[in-house]
Amino acid sequence: MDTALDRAVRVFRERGYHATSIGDLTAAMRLATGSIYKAFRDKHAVFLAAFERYTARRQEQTRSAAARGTNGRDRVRNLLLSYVAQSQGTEGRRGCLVVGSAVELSAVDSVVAARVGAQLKTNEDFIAGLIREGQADGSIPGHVAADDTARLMICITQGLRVVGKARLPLDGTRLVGVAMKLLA
Amino acid sequence: MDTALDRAVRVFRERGYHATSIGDLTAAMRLATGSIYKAFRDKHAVFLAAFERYTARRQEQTRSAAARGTNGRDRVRNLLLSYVAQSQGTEGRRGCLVVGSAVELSAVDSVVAARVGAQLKTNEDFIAGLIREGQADGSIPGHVAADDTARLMICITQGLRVVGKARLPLDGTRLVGVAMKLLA
DNA sequence: TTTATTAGGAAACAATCATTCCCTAATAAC
DNA sequence: GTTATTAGGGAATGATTGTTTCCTAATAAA
Repeated sequence: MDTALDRAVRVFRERGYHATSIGDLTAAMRLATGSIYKAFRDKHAVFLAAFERYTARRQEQTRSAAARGTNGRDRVRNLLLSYVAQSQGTEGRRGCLVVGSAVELSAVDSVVAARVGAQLKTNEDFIAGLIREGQADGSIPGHVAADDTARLMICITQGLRVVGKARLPLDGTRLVGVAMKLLA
Repeated sequence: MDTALDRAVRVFRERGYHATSIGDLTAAMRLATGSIYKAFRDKHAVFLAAFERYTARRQEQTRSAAARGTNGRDRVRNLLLSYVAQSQGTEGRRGCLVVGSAVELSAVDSVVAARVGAQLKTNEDFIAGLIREGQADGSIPGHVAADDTARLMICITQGLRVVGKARLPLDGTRLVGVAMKLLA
């Protein structure tokens, strides 16, 4: 069932919520219509489960990318580099369920809106924490405004997903090189 | 007809493409079904016309915001401030048609994908031009990489629309204050 | 072995979708 | 004044949507 949900994640990422029909889901999840409705109340419940699975996995990836750094500054850099990599090529074209949900659903679906907002807040807090770590270990100047900088970096990461979905090429080294000025 | 198209823009911004039915369009545009299909070949054509109208108007607003600056640096600052303002509150919740199209359609609709890409490129070139102006008038250091910085700023502006649609509050002065470090 | 219980699949369902068709007024041409 | 031509409106149409129902096969319980 978890592998079926992974396949649902993929379809929702590529097509979004409304453009994904139950037929698309049966084909992708390799489950018949009745089986899907036996496992989930309706299409919306499938989406919510897929969303949760996606964010859990992404959070894992993001944190392990950050963990590869040796100090606060390096951890932020690695996090940003990981986001650029995720926003590019095949993976980038596949899209991000969080930005997809924010754009397509958060205006009309308060349940999804709440989860999107919570996810963004979690990521923002994580980045702010990394910045404070950097200030503690001396790799980031103390005058950097951690919260404001974290919020701007969230905008950068979400914007990367939009631009990546639009197929614009993204040079990780150069882009992140520029972005690191925010920690000066 | 132009005022009807403005109303179509509003609906598409709020609901996106797939979630907007012809019924929604007739209600919003105050035109009967037959009238819409007499003016446009199909729903897709209505969307394309709305997209074009939206980008034209937005481009106007962005350029006039930038024009209020007295040098390159100030023009970039005003452009960013204008983007934050557009991404906030009622207007922000309404959403951006470029971001919406990139996320919802560019993977499956090559016509829309091309227009989205062109629009992003136009905006990026405009910002890069402002940076070069600033370097010429001395308000921006010559060592700033104009193209890379412009691309990152595009990510910021698109990300602002995503975050604004998710209802996170955006403090323009503080956010842009941090972002201006990219021109240091 | 027999009986329950369950997972899964396919057809049937009503509702909604985009689209087409035809009708009515109103304006333009002659 | 009469006739074309056009803009606009609304009902009808076929396809597709999400959902429900029923059936089958397999496993677990007795």
